[in-house]
Amino acid sequence: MTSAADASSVLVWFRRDLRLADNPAVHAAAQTGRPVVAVFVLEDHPPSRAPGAASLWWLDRSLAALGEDLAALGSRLILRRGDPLAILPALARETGAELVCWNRSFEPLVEQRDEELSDLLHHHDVKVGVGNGLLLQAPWTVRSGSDTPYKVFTPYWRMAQNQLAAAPLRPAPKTLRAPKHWPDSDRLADWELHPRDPDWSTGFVDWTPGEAGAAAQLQRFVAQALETYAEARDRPARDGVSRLSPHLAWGEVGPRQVLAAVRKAAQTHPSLAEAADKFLAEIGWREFNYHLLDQQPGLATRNFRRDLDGLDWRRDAKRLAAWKRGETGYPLVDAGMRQLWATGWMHNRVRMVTASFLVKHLLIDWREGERWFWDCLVDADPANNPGNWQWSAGVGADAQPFFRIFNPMTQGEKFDPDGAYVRRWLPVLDQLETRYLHAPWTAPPEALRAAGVRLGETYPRPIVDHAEARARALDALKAAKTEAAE
DNA sequence: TTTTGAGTTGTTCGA
DNA sequence: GTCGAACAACTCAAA
Repeated sequence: MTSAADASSVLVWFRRDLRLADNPAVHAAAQTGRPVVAVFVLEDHPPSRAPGAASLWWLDRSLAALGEDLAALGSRLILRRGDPLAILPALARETGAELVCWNRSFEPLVEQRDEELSDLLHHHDVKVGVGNGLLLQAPWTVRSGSDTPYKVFTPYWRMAQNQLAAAPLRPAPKTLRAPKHWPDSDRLADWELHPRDPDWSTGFVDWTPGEAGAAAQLQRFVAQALETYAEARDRPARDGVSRLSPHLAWGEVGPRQVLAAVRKAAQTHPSLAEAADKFLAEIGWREFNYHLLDQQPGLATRNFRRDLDGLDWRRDAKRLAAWKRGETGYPLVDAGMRQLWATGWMHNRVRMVTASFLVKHLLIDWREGERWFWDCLVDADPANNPGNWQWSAGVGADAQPFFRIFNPMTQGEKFDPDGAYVRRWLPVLDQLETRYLHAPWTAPPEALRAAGVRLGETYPRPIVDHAEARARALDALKAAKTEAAE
């Protein structure tokens, strides 16, 4: 026997929140006790920016995983392609849904569109339930004493942590009621998110996209790597970081879950407290970058510090291409760029070095680098990617002192002392003595010969001289500041 | 309103 | 090889 109310269902619109546990939208929908229809919309013309190619590779796997997880609950993931403003109202009508749930994106342009969608649904007498599964706190709820948004990380994070309410995690639903009739769904394979001709993703191997993979990664990190995180996190050859970034970027795990797991470990083992704080500060930077994006919707295209708009960037297609391909002649830079290309990810320490090199050594506009990372990273995040690039370029909020220019040789010797990272991504240098590894052009001819390295043939000579490039960058920054002051 | 202390991740140079 | 200071000045946030 079915009542009239039973006929109506609830839509859950998945976006960058591809998980069932601690997902406010899923939880709210399941709580109604009504049939749930889960949908993901591949947007042809998103209001902000479309995911890059590597992110789409991840999305492909993650959607497959979510589909399986839903199937295990007797449910399905409906796939549609097009404009959510058209698709969701139509789907609501088709399924008799009186409620549509989703989680906020916190991208200003997406928020605008979502409000339009809200209005549209209300107009059709469909209710809307909007939750926050993306961040610990909505960006605008963290305010300074003078009721302004923060521009400096440390006071921001102090305040954010202070006012953070402890709310229990929402468990994943154990079952989901199925509707009488399932709406049509695209086939995931037809979206062709996986690259072919050529398939450049063959090196994307160390990943398990999906909620289960994210949970396993979190558990592994907390149990095994947190203890040594403070030191090991700067060593790109080691497995010392969480590698949670793509899981977070697609919402396969949420920051509240990460926070809970890390805090629990630190409570059980007080010796982990310091490492826990250090790691959670990275979660804090993610929050802070959304806080910045909220202040500056054009974070990916406009300098946060407008006084540096006069920076005299070089248009240098040749050197930009060399940077992208990992052919700058500086091994740590090249190793990083090749790791990025091969695996869709780069260690954070090396991200800083490669970003600094593009911006400072080559004086190429940070937006070029930001776009390349956006396309190549499986963890490309609408707030983190531009926020971190602006920080590296020294044009962001809370900018580093402008004289802080990374020396790729020194960074290599410090953080890849045995050269394991460089050897792994630049096999051509594998046999070179460690003392020359981070600056092959300083190696005597016989050392190069013994290692089978021919500079300019098997491995490039440096495309710029470090000392000259450094001086040029300092001059350019000084000039921009002088210009701004006038 | 004014003052004060501080600001993710570094490099270079000279003693 | 190691160590400390200089590198600039400014803006932010809180008292």
